[in-house]
Amino acid sequence: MHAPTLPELRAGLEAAIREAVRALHGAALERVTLERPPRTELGDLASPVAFDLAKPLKKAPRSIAAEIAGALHLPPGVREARVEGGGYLNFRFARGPFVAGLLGPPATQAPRPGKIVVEHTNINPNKAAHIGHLRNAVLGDVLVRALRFLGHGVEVQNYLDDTGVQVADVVAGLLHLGGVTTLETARTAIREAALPTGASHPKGFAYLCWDLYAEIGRTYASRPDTQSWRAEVLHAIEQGGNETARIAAAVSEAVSSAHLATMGRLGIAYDLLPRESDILRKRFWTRAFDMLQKSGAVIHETEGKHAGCWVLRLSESEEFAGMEEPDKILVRSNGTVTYTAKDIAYQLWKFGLLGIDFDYERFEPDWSSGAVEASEIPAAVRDHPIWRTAHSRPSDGAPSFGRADRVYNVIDVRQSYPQKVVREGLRVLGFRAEAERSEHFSYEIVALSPKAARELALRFGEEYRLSPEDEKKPFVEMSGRKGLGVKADDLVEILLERSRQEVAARREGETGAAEQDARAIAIGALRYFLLKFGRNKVIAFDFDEAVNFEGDTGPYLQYSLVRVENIFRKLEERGLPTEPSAEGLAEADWEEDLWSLLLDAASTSEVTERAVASLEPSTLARHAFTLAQAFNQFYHRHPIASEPDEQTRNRRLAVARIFRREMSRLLELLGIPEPGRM
RNA sequence: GCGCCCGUAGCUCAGUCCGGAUAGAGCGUUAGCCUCCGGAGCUAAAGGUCGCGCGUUCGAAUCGCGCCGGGCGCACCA
Repeated sequence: MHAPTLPELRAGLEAAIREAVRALHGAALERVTLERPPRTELGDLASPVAFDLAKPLKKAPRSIAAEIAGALHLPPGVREARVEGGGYLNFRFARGPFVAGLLGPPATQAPRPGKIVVEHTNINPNKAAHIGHLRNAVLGDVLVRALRFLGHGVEVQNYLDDTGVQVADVVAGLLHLGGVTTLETARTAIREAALPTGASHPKGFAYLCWDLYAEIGRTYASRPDTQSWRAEVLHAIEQGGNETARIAAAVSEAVSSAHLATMGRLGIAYDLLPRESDILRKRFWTRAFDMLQKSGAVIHETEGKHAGCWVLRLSESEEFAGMEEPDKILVRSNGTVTYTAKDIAYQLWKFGLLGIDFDYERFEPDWSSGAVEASEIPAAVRDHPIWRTAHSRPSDGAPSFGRADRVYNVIDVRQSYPQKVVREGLRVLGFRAEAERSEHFSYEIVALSPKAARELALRFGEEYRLSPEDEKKPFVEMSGRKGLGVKADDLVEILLERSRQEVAARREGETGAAEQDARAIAIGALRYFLLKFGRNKVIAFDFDEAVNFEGDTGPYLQYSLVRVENIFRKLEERGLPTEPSAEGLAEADWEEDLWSLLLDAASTSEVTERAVASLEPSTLARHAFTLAQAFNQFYHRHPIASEPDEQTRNRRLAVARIFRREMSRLLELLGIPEPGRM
């Protein structure tokens, strides 16, 4: 007999309650709430439905609940319905069959139709990544993992703005401040992470660019005449076919390669790197512009402050109502195209609505960036093929990219307005369904706590000291332009040092496995730290908090899994069974705490579903923590290997087995690696 | 000015979508627990006008309105 899963039990109860209410009162319920009661003694699922009916029926909730309970046909797997409290309907499951179901193979998620594109990371390829970029990438990565878990086909895109102002500024810095003159000297600078003028950085070229970017910013500020450098470089990049453009291409390739290594060490992989330069080359905007002009939504202003510009009319749209200046300029009066305009073209392409496509080529990043060793990249990432849009000579065998049915753009909350404009761009073209399925996955920024900012000043010197106004703020925004921020690989390094110490303190002699485990712990701590906060919460970054390995942290989750493995090892050593026997389990009398743990363990797919629906990966992180907590309590209260009673041991063994599988799946969803030992 | 987000224990946060049983966790503090599957753990204590007010409701941290405090957005920047 098929043992019902938690979602099936839920659905069965909902239907049964509806049916009972219809039979009794002829009323159709709008919705049936089913929730976990505050204590397991009260039951496994509860419904306050009688409270909703009290008013229209003019009866006491308790008597309504009693009537419903009497009329209910309990679905398979539910043992009893009881009225408790002021009128709750509390349901208890048949525990034996439920556990038997959990011990069987996990319910596989049927593949779901349609293709989902998730765009995340999108770091300007002009300097090392900071912890704000990490939040983006980790949130996006967990969304991808969750979608795949639920059976969706997902394509991960990481957009590279390789022709923008930020790259231009670093190139200007290389040329005017760094002594770089030719592509050859630029290549040397990239390889050696050292400039002809002498500046160098032990952690590689991206780090060197971080400093150079801050320096060019200071130069622009102190000598305004130098600002022409930027325009010159931008112009040269746009023209193409010159040394400056080739240097810019080499810079963005080297830096984005470093970013891939940084994300790679966190277990984050990408399918496609679309490049801005190819959007220009392929004239995506010209095509989109055509479509927009024909639709009549984009018009040429001949007077007013926008005279000479092409603007997207938003004044009629509800979403933009009340804005002083609701129209969005897409083409400037000098004929250049805004970023948002290009983004509309790109979004159209993602849905396969543009009618033209990129060319593609394989890209092999250099996994050792100076801050990252190639050996740190997990095999799953290193073996994952990366494609990028090609300038020329496309490779064979490229898969079909784009043509999505749904698109998630992972980008911070400050981009809400331009993201709305992009969506509106699709809508005015008549692509209403696609506009609906263009989702902005927004999240709050990572800022620095005043304390963290002070620590940075201590480490990197006076130029990082906060201004008096900033000192008064609750947190300070990171600024690439000012060079103020915690670099991603620096934080990983700090975490690694800490986890190596902890690992070393717990074992002697070993080297290889210990380093592997230390890495797993550092990455687990980092990913969990970035995931545990709700996405609308500003993370005011604090070093002590991020480096903590105790309590509500990644290592706590990892430790619970290592512990359960230890149990199985110990059982094997003692020649005891490591598989629970089905015999006796069905009739077993399950202690409340064991049972409660099993209910938690059974809810992985429900929680994942909710995390995706609400775009809130923190619910997954929290659920994993709750489960680990329940297990750690179980571990202390209910020893297995030393338990003499066979039935009791068997019952606990079943719990351990189920926990191991579900926790392992949760860590996979969160991208948190499993250490061998801790 | 308009719009969005945040305000819950000393600190950092869950819980708010969809009102429901005694508002939870981690850190920190205090007091305990290793002849036991390794203590990155467990047990317990102390700690709360859920920013404020009004309203809706049998019932409000949760919904509505109005305030207060903080952050962000509203470019011919990206």
